[in-house]
Amino acid sequence: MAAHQDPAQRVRRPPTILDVASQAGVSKSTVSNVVRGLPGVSDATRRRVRTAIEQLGYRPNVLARQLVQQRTSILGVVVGDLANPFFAEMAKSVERHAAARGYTAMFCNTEGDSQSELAGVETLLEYRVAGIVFLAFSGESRTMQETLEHQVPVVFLSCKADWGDVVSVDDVRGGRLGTSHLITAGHRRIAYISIPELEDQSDIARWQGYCEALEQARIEPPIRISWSPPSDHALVSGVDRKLLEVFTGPDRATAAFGSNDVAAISLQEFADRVKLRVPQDLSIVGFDDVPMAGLARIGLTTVAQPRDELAKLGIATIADRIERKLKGPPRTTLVGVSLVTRQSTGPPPEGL
Amino acid sequence: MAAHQDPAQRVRRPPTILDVASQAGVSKSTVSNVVRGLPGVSDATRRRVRTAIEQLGYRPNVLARQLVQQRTSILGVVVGDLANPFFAEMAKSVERHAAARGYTAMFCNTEGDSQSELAGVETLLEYRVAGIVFLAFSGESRTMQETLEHQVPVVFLSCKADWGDVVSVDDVRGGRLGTSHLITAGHRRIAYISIPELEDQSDIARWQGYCEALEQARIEPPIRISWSPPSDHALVSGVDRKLLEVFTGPDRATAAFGSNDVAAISLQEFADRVKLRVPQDLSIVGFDDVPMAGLARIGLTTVAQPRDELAKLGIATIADRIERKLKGPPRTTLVGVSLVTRQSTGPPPEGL
DNA sequence: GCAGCAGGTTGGAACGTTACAGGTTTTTCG
DNA sequence: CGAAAAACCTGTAACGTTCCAACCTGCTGC
Repeated sequence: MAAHQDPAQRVRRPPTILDVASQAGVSKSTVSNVVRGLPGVSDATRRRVRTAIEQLGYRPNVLARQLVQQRTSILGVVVGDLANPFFAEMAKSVERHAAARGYTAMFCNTEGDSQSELAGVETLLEYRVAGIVFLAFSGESRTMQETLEHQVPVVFLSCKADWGDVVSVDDVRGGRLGTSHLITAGHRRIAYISIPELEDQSDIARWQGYCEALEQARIEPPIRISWSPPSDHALVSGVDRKLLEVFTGPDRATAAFGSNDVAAISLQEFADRVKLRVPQDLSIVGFDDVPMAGLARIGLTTVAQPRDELAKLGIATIADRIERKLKGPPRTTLVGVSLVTRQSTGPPPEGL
Repeated sequence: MAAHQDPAQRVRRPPTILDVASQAGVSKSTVSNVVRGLPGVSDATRRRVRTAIEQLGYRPNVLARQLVQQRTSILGVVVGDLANPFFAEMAKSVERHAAARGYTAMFCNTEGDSQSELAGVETLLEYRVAGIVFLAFSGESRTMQETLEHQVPVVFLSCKADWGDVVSVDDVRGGRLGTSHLITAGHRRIAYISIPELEDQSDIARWQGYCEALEQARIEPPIRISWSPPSDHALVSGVDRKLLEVFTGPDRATAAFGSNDVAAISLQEFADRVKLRVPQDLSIVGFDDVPMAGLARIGLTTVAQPRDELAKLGIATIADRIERKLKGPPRTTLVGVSLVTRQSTGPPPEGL
């Protein structure tokens, strides 16, 4: 009985171009020409081949194709943390724009660990990817540069390195923008907070912008906090001494600039748990403008990155490199940032 | 001068196994054996080959390898929407577990569109992926089944189809669990709300669980809302007539069960905008327990899926299929759900 | 009637690997 | 010491494509 055949098991080998050729009574070259839509095939033959393809359910083997062509259409994408909404959004955009240009994206999650970043890149290179898009870069610059330079085009998208093409927002400007907003509101003690796993060149640039803004306003000294928020929000270890001191101790900071929205939202969460009111007791500015930041309940003031534009430009850049349309030394493309004002910022408490 | 060389441009062809062979003075077979760590190579030779590899920076070409081996170690992953935190988390877990078993994940974002789902799968098949993991499945079951069956192992992870292996939570049970929680709290008018783009078999099962719970409590009739929340949270079109009517009209619903957390949180956002208090005026239960749900400001009561466990099981299942360790007809693995109670649920308003 | 040509078609050589059936050594052992 | 066994190494044939030079056919035009 048919029921005994266990159809889910049988895995038959896919037909090759040769199968199609013999079925259609032509040579493999002709089939290849038809598949690739090249001219120089009579309509009659073309039709014959097409039906043969249809009948057999032939699907070209990209691996074989790319082996002989000496180039793949795979784009490696190195992403810091897919679970971080900013990266998730970027990954999605990148995938879409890559697909639109005929590339297939291959993602590599690194957890901000330069070890697995290197391992991921190694894997991508074994697949002979056409190019690599970094959505996050730990900054192990020398090692990475050595393994990548001359190998494959690279673009740093919304992150930075001192080599390779860069497409990102002006982080320094963004840092200044967010910080000035707080200064203008009257804050004098403003902390800068970042997540160790995500501390990279971008972070440094934002920090620099922050420092510049402070300096311009003659505020000293900058306050830098490196904080790993507990992964399980539900369990913010109520008493995070360092944070408590900065935000409730004597001479406390009345505002914080988060190097990204996740940091900012985590801080907000911390504030909520220790009953610091935002923005009455503590103003918070983030960076990225992840979708969540716009929820009424979060209402995070933040420096927005035009994600889709970045992704589009990034893919365009690397595609042009791959296709040799873009030559010459590494290029840096900066796109504008904008401040989105929401409810997490306000004037400092009276007398501070 | 060196500065004129434009180093970013020169792309030299990577060395092949033959280059290594001649450099080390052995045959390519031996190099291959060394690379793959096979026995039967003397220590001296092994060392010689190793240094040659080192010197040349040789990296095996996976494409060529997989061409001759007739199988790849690429795992296709079809995901509904990378920007949805649930999928993002799952994608991350899947990638990790796949990597741990030696597979490389290739993602395909579908936007819940069965058209691009099919296109994505087509691409994956052209790459001769070893298997396909569906993290979302539109339900175009017949077409997909025809193109996939016999071709490649498939697992539906946290989603459903009537063929292929399934690893998911017991959605019906989850639906009942969430709904009962509301019934127990005293609610009698409970709406079920889902997002059209994500309506699949899982959604149907959850709906079924919801209906069962109502029936058991002798509550009639079920209320189903299909709602596309505006993508830009900031602009919830204040007057979404359908929602307004259901939740503020005569005989209004006092509670809602969201078929997933994104739906639930969007509804909460809607409630916030129209000044419905949660949970005093409206109780909300979600499904998934995305990280965001645990934020103090969101505090969403929700049916939790053990994401990492699901991913692990899913990858195990498909890996066993691929490696022929698992034979026989499609298997369904269900894992438990649990209710996480937070602040979005409470008793209904007096008199309702 | 035949050179020239264009359109259509083809076979073989790559691409970089692995699999495997041999071939050499070297070692073991009676 | 010689033969069998073990250990090591190699050459060749795949894998499924694309690329390209060569090969057919008719047909055109003189």
